Amino acid sequence: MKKITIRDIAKQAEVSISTVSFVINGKGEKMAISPAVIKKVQDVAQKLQYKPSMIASSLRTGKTRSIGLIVEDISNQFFADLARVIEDEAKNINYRVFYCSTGDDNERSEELVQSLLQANVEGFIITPTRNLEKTISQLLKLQKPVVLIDRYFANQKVSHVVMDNYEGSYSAVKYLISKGRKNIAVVNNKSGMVQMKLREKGYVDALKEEGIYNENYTLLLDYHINEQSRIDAIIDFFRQNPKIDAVLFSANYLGLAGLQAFRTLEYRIPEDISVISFDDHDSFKLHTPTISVIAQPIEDIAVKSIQLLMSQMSNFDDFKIEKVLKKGTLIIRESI
Amino acid sequence: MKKITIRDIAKQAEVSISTVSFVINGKGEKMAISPAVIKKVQDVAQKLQYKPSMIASSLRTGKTRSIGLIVEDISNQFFADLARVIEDEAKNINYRVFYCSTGDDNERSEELVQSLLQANVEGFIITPTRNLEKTISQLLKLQKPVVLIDRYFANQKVSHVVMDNYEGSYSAVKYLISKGRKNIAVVNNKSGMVQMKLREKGYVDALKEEGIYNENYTLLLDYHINEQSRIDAIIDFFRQNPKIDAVLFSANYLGLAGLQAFRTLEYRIPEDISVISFDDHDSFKLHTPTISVIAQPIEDIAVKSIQLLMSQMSNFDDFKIEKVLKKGTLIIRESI
DNA sequence: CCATTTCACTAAATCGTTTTAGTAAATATT
DNA sequence: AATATTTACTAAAACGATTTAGTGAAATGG
Repeated sequence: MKKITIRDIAKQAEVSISTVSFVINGKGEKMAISPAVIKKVQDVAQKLQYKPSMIASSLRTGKTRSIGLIVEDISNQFFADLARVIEDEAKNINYRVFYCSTGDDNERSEELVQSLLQANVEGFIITPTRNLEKTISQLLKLQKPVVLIDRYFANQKVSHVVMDNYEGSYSAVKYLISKGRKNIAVVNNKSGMVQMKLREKGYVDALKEEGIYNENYTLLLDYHINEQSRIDAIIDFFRQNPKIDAVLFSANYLGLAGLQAFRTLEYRIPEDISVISFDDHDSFKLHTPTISVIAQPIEDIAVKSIQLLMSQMSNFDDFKIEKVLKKGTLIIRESI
Repeated sequence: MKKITIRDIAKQAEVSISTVSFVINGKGEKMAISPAVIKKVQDVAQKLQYKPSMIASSLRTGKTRSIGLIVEDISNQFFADLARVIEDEAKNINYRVFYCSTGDDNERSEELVQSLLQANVEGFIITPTRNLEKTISQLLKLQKPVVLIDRYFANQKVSHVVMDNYEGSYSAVKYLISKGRKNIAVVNNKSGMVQMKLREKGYVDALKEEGIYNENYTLLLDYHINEQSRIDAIIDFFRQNPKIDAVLFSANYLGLAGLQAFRTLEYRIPEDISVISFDDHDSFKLHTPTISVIAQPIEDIAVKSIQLLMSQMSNFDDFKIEKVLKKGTLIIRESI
C-alpha cells in the first residue's frame, strides 16, 4: 500500500511528470496540453487515487497554505468561537489553520511564534501578550503577514481588528445609569493592554459625564490567579463597598467569578446589584437571572481579519495597514 | 533577510553539508566527527540562528512529528479540555497536534481524515462518527496508528480509551434511587453510538433491578437540531410526563438545554425534579442550584490515548490493541 | 615496510513536487 | 520552398534536508 506519486501517474499515462503536474494543477489548458492527454492524466490520477504530497509541494513553492492563529486561551468560549469562524473562513479559501493558546504567557507566545515560523505558516493572526511587540516587529521584518485581534500596540504599524471597547463599556454604563444606578463598579484585570484600558476608560468617562465617578469602585485582578482567588477578591471588594449597586465585568471569566461571588454574598440580581459583563457565554444565558452582556462581533472580527491577512499575503509590499473597529452588541437580559 | 539553510552553515564552517547535518542532529559523536568540528558547526549554527526546515526534513524522512486529533466539536468544553491536555502531552514528546471538529458529520470526518493524511500526520486520535468504521480500517491498512476516544466500534480491532459509561450512568441512577426518586427519565441523543447506548443501558439496568423501569421515560433527540428545538422537545416531553421526578442527561449540551426547558416549565430543582448530567461544564457549577454531574476523567483519557498512540507509532507491527475503560466521577451538587 | 583498519570526513542520491528552458513536429507566412 | 511561428509536450534543475556509500590519510598489525 505504498504512497503513489506523480511519477506513477506519469508512467501509467505514458507522459512526462511535468505534464502530469500541469494537468493536476489545472494549468493543462494554459500549457497547451491537448484535451485527450488532460483527460487521460485525470483518469489515471483518479484511478490510482492520487493525493499530492503537500510537503513536497511546500518545499518546492515555499507555500504551505496555512496560517497560524495564536489566541489567549482556546478553552475560553470567546476564543473558541473566534477560532471556529476563522477556521471556516480559511477553509473557504483552501487554507488550514494551526491554533494554539498563549495562556497570557509571553515566553510561551514567543515559542509559539517560532514554532509556527518553523512550520512555515504564511501568515499570523495573533492576540498578543503585553511584551510581544518586538516579536511582532521581527515577523514584519521577515515579511510575514500579521493581523492582531482583540488588542494591539498603539504605536506599532500593524493591521488589527478589535471591538470598539470604549464604546461598548461607555454605552453599557450609560444604560446602567439610565436605569437609575448611581454606584457603579468595574472589575477588570491588570494586564494593562489597550483593550482593557479602553473598557475602563469608557466606564470612567460615562460616569464622569454624570459626575458620579468614584475611583474606589475599580477592582483590578491579576490574570494568572486561580478562579477561587478571583472569587475571594471580588467578595472582599464588595464587602468593603456595600453601596455599590451595579457592576461591569470586563471579561467573561471575570463575570463568571463575579456571579459565584454574589452567590456567596447572597446578593440578589438585579435587586441588590445590576450586572453586565463583556463577552457572551453559555452560562450568562442560562444563569438565573440571565446576565446582560456586551457581546463581541465575533463573526465580523474573524471575517475581517482573514481578509486583511489575505490582502497582505497576496501583496506584502503594497498593502495598507488597517485599524478596524467593530461595534459590539449590548444584549440586555434580566440582570439589570 | 533570506532563509538560512544547512548549506550556509556548511559554507561558513568550511565543512560539508553532511557533516553539518550530523552535528545538528546530534549524531556527530556517532559519525566520528571531531569535537573541534562539532563545536565550530554548532557555533556557526547558533550565530546564524539556523532553524531547520521541517518541511524538507519531512520530505526526506517521511516523518512529520505531528498527530491529528479529530473531535466532535472543539467548542464543546469537554472536547476543548481534552484537546488542551492532549496538546500538552504531545508537546512533552516534541509532537505537534492538528485538531479539527467533525460536527458529527460523517462526510466532513472523512474529509478531515484525508486532509490530515495528506498533511502526513504520524498518528490519529479520533472521536469517530457513526459511519467512520471503513475509513478507520483504511487508516490501519495504510499502517497509520489510530486511537479512538470517547466511543468506538464494538467489532473493530482498534485501540480505544473511553469512560466507563455504563458504570457512570448506572451509579448515577442508583444514587437518584437512593434519594427516593422513583420516576426517573433519561434524555439521550439518537446517534446510536456505543457510548450513548451504554449510558442508556446503565440507566435501564439500574431501574430494572429495582423494578421501576418505565420505557416511556426515555427521550431521544437528534444531534443536529438546533438548541431551541432541543429545548422545545424537552419541554414537550416533560409536559406529557408530569410524574417524572428525576432526569439523567446523557451529554452536557442536553443538560444545558434541559435547564432552559425547566426554566420555561418553572420546575424547581431539586424540589420538583432532580437533575444529573454527563460531562461537567462551567454552567453546571454556576447554575442556581448547582447541577450534579458524571465528570469524565479527561486527564486520564488524554494521557492514556497519547501513550497508546506512541506505542503504535514506535512499533506498528507488534503492539497490542488495548481497550481501556476509565472510571468517571460522580460529582454530587445541589440538584439532587 | 606493506596490508589492513580506523578515523574524520564528503559526494551524491533521494524524498515528491514545480517550473523554466528547451525541442521536435506541425502549421503559418512570405 | 524556405523560414518563422505555434503546438504539444519533456528534461532537468531546483526546494532543504538525510543518509548510504565512499575516500584519502593516519594508525595499527605482522
